[in-house]
Formats: sequence, C-alpha cells, structure tokens
Amino acid sequence: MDGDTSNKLHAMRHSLAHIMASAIKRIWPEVKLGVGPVVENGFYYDLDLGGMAISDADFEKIEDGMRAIIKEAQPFVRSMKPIDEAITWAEQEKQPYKLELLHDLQRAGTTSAKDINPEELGVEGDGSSKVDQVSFYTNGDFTDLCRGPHVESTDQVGAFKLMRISGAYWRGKEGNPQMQRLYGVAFASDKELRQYLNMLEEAKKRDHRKLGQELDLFVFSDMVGSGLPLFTPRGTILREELARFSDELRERVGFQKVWIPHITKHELYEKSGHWAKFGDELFLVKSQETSDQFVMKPMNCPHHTRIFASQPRSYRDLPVRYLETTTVYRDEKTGELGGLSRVRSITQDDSHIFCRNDQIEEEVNKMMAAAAELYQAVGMKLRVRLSYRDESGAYLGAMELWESAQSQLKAAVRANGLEYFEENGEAAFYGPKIDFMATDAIGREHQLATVQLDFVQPERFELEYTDAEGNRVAPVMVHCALLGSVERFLSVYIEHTAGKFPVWLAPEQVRLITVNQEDATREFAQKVAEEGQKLGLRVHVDNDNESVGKKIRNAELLKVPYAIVIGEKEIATGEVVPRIRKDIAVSETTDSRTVDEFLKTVAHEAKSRVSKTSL
RNA sequence: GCCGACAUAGCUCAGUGGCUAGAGCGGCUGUUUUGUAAACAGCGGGUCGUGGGUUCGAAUCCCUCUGUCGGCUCCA
Repeated sequence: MDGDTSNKLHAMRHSLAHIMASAIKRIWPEVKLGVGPVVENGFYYDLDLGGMAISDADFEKIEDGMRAIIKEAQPFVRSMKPIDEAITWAEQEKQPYKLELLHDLQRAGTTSAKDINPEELGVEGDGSSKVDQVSFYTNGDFTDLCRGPHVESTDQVGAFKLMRISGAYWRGKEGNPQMQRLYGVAFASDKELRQYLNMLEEAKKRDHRKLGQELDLFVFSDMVGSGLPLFTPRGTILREELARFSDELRERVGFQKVWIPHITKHELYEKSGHWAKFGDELFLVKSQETSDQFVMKPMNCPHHTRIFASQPRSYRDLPVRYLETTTVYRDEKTGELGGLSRVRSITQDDSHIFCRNDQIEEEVNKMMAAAAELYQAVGMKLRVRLSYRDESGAYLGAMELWESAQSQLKAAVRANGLEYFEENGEAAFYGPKIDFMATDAIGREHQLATVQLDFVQPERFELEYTDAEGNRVAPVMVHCALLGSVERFLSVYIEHTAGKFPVWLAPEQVRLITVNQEDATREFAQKVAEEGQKLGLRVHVDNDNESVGKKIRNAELLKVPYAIVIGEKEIATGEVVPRIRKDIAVSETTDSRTVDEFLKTVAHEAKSRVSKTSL
C-alpha cells in the first residue's frame, strides 16, 4: 500500500470514529467521550455512559445512526480555538475526559503519557511544550477535539462494520474509570471489507482450538491447569514429527544433541541476569531436603553454557553446536493464555552455537538455509527482518563486535536469497537478530523462527576459548530456533493447513475400511496394515460394524489422507482404489493399483516430506 | 493480573425460581453383512465447573474459587 492510500484510509477510519461518536451522541446525548483513534483494520472510541452499558444488541442502532450521518454528507470543518476557550467548551459540554486532555495539552503540550514527537501533535504553539491553540473538527452538530486529518465529508468513509465492545481503562491505567471501547473495522471499499470479514470467518473455521478437539490432537484439564496442554497420541505424532524434522535439519549442519534437567538452582539465573529481569515469570520449586531454591527452567541457554564451559576449548574446537528440543516453563499472566498460541509449558527446538566472531556469517548462513528448507516444506512463505541496534546506549557489547556481526548477518541473509528488510532499534540489548516472518494460507504473518546473537551471556558466564596466539577469548553465542516453539508453531500450522496435514505429518496416514466383518476381510485388511507398518506408515483398520458410507465419513472427518475400502474385490485382485483426501488429490479419478505399489508410494511420500501428493 | 461474557452428558447445545433436567451426535448391546460422507432398535450416561449464601424451594438469584473466550499495546 502506498503512502497516499494509507493516509486516505487512515483519514477514513478516523472520520468513522467521529461519525460513530456523533451517532452515539444522538442516541445517548449524555455520553462522555474518551479517545477515538485509528487502529489496525479500523478504529475505536472509548465511551462512558455512566451506569449504562452498550451491548452488541445496540450495534444495529448505532450503525443505522452512522449510516444516516454518512448519507447527510456533512462536511468535516476544522477550526482552531485558543486553549482557554477550548477548556470552557469542554466544561460546558460536560466532557470531563476531553477536559483532562486539554489540561494536559495546556500543561505539557501532549496528551500522551509517553513523550511523543511534538511535530506530530499538529497543534500550533509557540514552539515550547505549551500549547496555545488546539484544533477541532465539526461535522453536523458534533464537534470534537481532534488533530485530524479527516476526509472532506462524512460520505467519503468507505465501508465499515462495528465489531465488538470491550472494557478499557481511561488512558489504559488501572484505577482510572472503566470505559467501554467500541471497535469497528473499516476499509476503502465494500470488497475489501468483505475480504477482511471472510478472512476472519475462515480463521474462525480453522481455529486450532476447535480443530485440536475435532481431530483429537490435544486437551486441557482443569486439574492440570491453564496453559498446560496435554497431547493425545495423534497430537504427539504431529509434535514429534515436526521436532524430528527440525532436529534432523540441525544435525545435518553439525549440531549435537544434549540433554538438561528441567529444574535448576536459582543461582544459575542470577548469574545469567534472568532472575532480576524475568523473576516474576519463573515457577519456583522448593526442595524438602535442602534449603536450595529451585526454579523450572524458563530457557535453556544458561544450562547449555555449563556444558560448553565443562572443558577447556580451543579455537580449533569452534563452533560448538548444541541442539535440544525441550520444554521450558514460564508463568505467563493468566489472561494472556490461549489455546496453544500462548502456553506455560513451551517446547523449544532450541539451538546454541558457540563460535568465533569470524564464524558468525557461516553459522547464520546454515541456520537460514535450514529455516528456508523447513518453511518450504510446510508451505509457508518466509521473509526476514534484520534487527539492528540504533544509536542509543541501550546495548551491551563492543561497537566493533556489533558492526561486524550485523554485516555478517546481512551477508548470510543475502546469500540465502530470502526477502528481507532491516530495522534499526529492534535488536535485543545483548545482540542483533534475525526474525523470520512466515505467512500462512489466509495471509496472516507470524513470527516463529529466530536467530539471535548474544554478546552478553558469554561474558556473564565467563565462557572462553584459547585463540591461536594463546589468548583467552569470549566466544559469541548464537541462539536459534526453527519452529520457535512446538506449541505455538502447531497453533499456526493447524490453522495454516486447516487440519489437512500432509502425509508425512498426518497422525493417521492410511485407513483401511472393511466392507463387512467376515474373517477373510478382516484378515486381509490386517495383512495390508502390517505391511504398511513395516514400511513405517501409520495405518489403521476400521473394522467397525457400520456402513461403508459411515466409515468413509469418519475417515474424512479426521482428514486421513488415504482411505481404502477392503472387500471381496480387493481380496480377489490384490488391487486397491485409494480414496484420496481432496486437497492432495491431483486428479478426480484414481487408478487401482496393487497393495504393494500403493504402500510403497505412500511411504516414499511420507519420507520425502512433500506437502502435496502425486499419487 | 485487570474488565466483561460464559461454564448443563464424552462433543454440540436446549432448559432463567417450582413435578423425576432434555435433544442430536458419540458410547454400549442387539439386529443388519453393508462398496465410497451418517442402517435400524434398545440401553446406559449428569452431585447442571467448585465452595458458600439467599429462599419453603436454586441449573436458574448473590458471593468465592477454578477454567474458557473476547479485550486490556494503538492516545485529541
């Protein structure tokens, strides 16, 4: 989207916020207005209606009111008022929130708790922080304090829909009055609005929490606790196949598996600095034997540094690469938990490289290639953000190290031909990083994989190797994860595929459906299943006393890639006609083929981890 | 954590102060022996999330806790 279009859309959305406020004011003249900004995909307005609560049953009434105002094509008229006059206005209008904003403008020249750029304010002052004049916009009989800009008149606002209502504190501060936040989405055209609503609809259908239950992948138990998913046999296959792929990609480029316990004395995190920084996210574990305070590990790097530090290292030994797909525990705020996307037991496909400064590029290069291969296999487009430091002093580590590292990261990204963009000020305080953004099937972008350089932990843990001149030097640490976290990856991936997993990941790859319960049928199906299992396939026999139609239906609902009906015909000829899940079928009709041939093809397909079949 | 909504059978849901709490699907049993998206019949299955309170009487009203969902970053 170019800047013009985006400014226009911004003005439309902001104008809609005013139109919504005007409509509400017509219905409830006593409403006290808060703020009404533009947000991603739309706008909102914070309202205080005293004791009365707006509910979504009122949306139609408000939307009708908005449409009436739009139809009236009221011009948006900008006017300036001296601040004293504006304050009088707010008092007369009985708008206490606006009054508060005006007082802030008068006093500090900003309405933001944070310092925002004074140029952005659009207020005409004397250049100091004080404000003399403030701008107002009027449409019809509604006037609002506003820096604009707006569209010319109320009929130029595109398409909108009110979406939801939620509670919000005035200015986001607990303790302030609770207001109602009324959200709308808005786009330049009906078509774009429809597309957006369709996307939401589609996202709802694919919701991984719903599919997780329907496909029998994972469950939660009140007794275990929130944010602690339990994986069923089917879900566990998915987890493990994905983790295995990630492990293999890393082992191929020289990583070695390590294993660490899930708890540690808290001193480890004091040393790493995490205790001070993330202390409130740590689960504490108390020993009944000793006075030691233990914690569940919230990350793996401190443990891994202990393995690196367990023996003297030469520059010739580097890079040392450790991989471990293991679970960390973080006591996330309960309100932030949801499905698999935000959990308290997080399984990371974690990797740590200890290397020399001059090895960064090659190491990162290999990880980029691994990430590219993984996301190619799961059918998600990748682009990367190179996150650099800015000029502020918020970073640790020598400047030369940063500069060399940042240019090595860039070289590695370019060598892999991935789409990338650079951003200053997005680095972690301990080093620059590469964030991978994966686009799913309905166009949403997710940050999953990551490669982060770390100049700080090697120092904190006094890691060192001996260089060619015999000096003790700190290695650079690289943290990377390809899936990111298995749980979060699954939440994205289930929605990406809508549960139609490719053969290599499908918990059940082939289902054999018997036509009747006669011994010969059952035995034949059993034999086919055993042959498939020998080839490493996940084959199930459905010998239930149900109609063939019903059993087909069940296989379809579980999104099993291949279903095969076994009856007299198959027993007689030894040939089968696979029923192929629609999304992976390449043609409408399928030929019959021998059982052996079929199983071998599927086994090959599973092994090669292709997303679509060519069977 | 905070605000709001919600929590009824394994699942999806009906039941809003008054008889023994219901349906469909799933489960079990029987009949049927089935040919590519739902055979038929019968039977089980619930301290209505937890604990407390109000009431002659609570799934239903109030409070607590637990859990789920939406929001809590976006600043005239």
